[in-house]
Amino acid sequence: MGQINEEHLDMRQRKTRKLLVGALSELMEEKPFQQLSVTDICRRAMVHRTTFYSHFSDKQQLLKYLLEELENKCISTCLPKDPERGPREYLLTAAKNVFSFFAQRRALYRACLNSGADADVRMLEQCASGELCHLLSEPRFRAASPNIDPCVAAHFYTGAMLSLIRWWLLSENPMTTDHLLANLEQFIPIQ
Amino acid sequence: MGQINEEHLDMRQRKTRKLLVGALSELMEEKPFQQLSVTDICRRAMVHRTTFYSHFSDKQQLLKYLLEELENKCISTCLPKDPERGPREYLLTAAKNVFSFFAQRRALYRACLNSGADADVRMLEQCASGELCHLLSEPRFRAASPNIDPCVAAHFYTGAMLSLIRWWLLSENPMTTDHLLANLEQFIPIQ
DNA sequence: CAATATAATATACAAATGTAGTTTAAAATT
DNA sequence: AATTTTAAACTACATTTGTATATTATATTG
Repeated sequence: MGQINEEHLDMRQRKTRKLLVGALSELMEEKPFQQLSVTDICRRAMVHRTTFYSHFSDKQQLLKYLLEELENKCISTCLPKDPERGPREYLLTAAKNVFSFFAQRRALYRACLNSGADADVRMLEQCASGELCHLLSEPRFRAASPNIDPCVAAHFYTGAMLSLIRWWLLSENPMTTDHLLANLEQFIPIQ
Repeated sequence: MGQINEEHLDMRQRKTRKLLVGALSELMEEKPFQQLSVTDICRRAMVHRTTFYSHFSDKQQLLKYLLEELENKCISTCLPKDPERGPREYLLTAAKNVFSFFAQRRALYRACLNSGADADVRMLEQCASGELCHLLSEPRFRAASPNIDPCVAAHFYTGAMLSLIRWWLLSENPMTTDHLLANLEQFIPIQ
């Protein structure tokens, strides 16, 4: 899905993208995404506007790229590697890690959600759904809940999780993650 | 939330908005939202471009307005009115109704989801969460599941539902709603 | 190191955007 | 029906967008 392979990129290209991503991150803390022009971003990044367009077709694509970088990091750091866990423990551990991932980047994600053009924390949803679906398709999980379609379960739980995350990010006085997770446990019937 | 009150609007304004919404709906079946210009929309709607800007700040806002109209209809027609049901039956009935609502508008919603600027089936998520939270806060529901925070439950279930809907809308060969609902039943532990 | 490939910059331009200020037409009010 | 109010249309303009083309600078390769 949101796989970014930068290996093949020229040093100059990586530098340009880093500058553009950095400029966008900075500017989004200053004013809403919608009010930022490509011209603004390029001025801040000290990159020529035509160079911008040789990398991204518009500012939405740059934001998408920025979020994809975060998603890759989220997926690779938050999903438990331990193959011995059951689906329940797996889900709860993943949930805990993902919440703390978002908590660490609260300001940026809030800005993304508030920007009218909120280009996709949903990318993460698709990406995580894919991972989870793959996992839940394994025999040991199928055996535990034979009547549940792994794809349905995957989209159900990732959607639920990210809905809670969005709500939690936008809350002015968010509940503690412990409290949230304690509630969450009661919504997962599978073992 | 996504409340649109058109009562106070002049006849001329309602006409203009109707024309613009109609033009956008038509054009979105022809090419992706991203490739549509305000100029295109106004040409199709036979409305002057400056008039467009006196109603909406940009095309995203028009799309948002279009979706909000649908949300209002969805909320008012899909949520069960019968106050005697328990939360489980309530959730399942609502789910069934919402699925068929989206199924009837499959093409339009697919277009919205595919348009890079996917301005918010998520609005509906917030709106429905609010409704559901309000409902689950009622004493009869609290008594049934005293340890569950109604807000958490509301965001959990609406997020899960809408994630499934998005997945289902984007699938080329979607499973039947009956099959989906049969799976869904297994994810709702509360009675 | 020299040669080659390619990314960044520079310049220019047509189209679209967003916003003034003004005029005209059609609602609502008396 | 006449008056007032206000929305739509019109005109004009500065800015931004997206693209095409040519030139310069910098990685990469041999």
